[in-house]
Amino acid sequence: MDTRENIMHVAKEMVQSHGYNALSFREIAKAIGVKSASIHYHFPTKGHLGAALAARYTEDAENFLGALQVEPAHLRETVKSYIAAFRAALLNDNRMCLCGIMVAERDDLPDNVRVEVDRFTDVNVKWLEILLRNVHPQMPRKEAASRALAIFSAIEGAQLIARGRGDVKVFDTVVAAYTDAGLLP
Amino acid sequence: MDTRENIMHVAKEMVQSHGYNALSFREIAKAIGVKSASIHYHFPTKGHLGAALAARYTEDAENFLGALQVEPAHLRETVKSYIAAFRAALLNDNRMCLCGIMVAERDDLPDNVRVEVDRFTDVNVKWLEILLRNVHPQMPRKEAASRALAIFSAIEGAQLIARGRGDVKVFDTVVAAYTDAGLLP
DNA sequence: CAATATCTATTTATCGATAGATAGGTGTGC
DNA sequence: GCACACCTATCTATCGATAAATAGATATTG
Repeated sequence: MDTRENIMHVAKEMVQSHGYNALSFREIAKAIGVKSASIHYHFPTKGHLGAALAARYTEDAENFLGALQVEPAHLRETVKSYIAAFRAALLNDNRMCLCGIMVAERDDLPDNVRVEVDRFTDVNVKWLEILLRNVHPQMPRKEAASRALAIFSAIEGAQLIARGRGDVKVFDTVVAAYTDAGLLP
Repeated sequence: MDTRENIMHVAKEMVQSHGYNALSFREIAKAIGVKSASIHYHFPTKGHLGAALAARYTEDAENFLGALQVEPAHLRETVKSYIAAFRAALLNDNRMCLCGIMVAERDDLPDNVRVEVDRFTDVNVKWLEILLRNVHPQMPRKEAASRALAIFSAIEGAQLIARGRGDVKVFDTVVAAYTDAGLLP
């Protein structure tokens, strides 16, 4: 039906599985039953497509995070929901965070794609910072920023390693260890 | 001089910068001043080269870790050295752990390459486990295993995110936060 | 209302670049 | 003279990208 949406849907999953470099117009076309030239009608270049994917991914994250409660009373559940979002990618055929996998290829990304990928990190870290400051009102701004960055890094790392093992249980184990150690609130 | 060594040297750095997929026989050849066909003389296929790279990388890690003191008395320095090894990759032109970046492409790796990449994680986690058990003799084996996996995941994640930012300071900040939170011993 | 024009979405066919891989020749040193 | 190391030349496959044609919907105009 909506070819443009179909393209974005399969392209997103392909990047999450194989990275931006391995994303092929011909493979996308085959998957949705059109010719590769049609992809160029909707996305002039591969860079346009990559940037659109990353932009939407970040927007979705913004919406998801915006809907979560950041009050201390809901902390437990909120953290659980946040972690579950990253866990879901692994459950979905051992995929990775779109921006996490693209960071690994950052030097080969078109500029506009890299900008959008960076924004995903920003959005996540900023949100975590707010969460931390709500839970620990006395925490200095700088410390909250460092801690937020550390939490995000740790979760991305857990996803990367768990994916390498092809086992969601690895992700769960690592997250549990993060919590035990006191890294996660 | 030693073409085989030259190939492995530049190939290693290319993978650390751009990933396995982007590794090109022609680029390697150009970099060391031979023709691409010569690479095939030393490494029949790209898979052979990739496996050799990952195998040596893991061997080097084994040797490096084997030379570190794991007694509690040297804990501080040992942890510092371990972290510094990952930090060094970032300092070296914003590169990543060879196996860390390859994990992101795991689904597209030849089987023998993937096996070697997995071994790097094993070696690191096993060593961290021994370190933890030495420092905390009372720690249950299972807990040490989880904690070791968490530390490794967190460090790989810190490297990934810091690389995305193109800033070693991000790595340092995150590692400091890990230590503050009590994740690192 | 009908004829014409334009726009949208897609196709076919092809381009140049680059990928890994291979067959067979060349030179060098033991 | 033969094994090693490298070369030239080439093959097939795939990549992103583009030009030109087309079918169908929509809008414009006489």
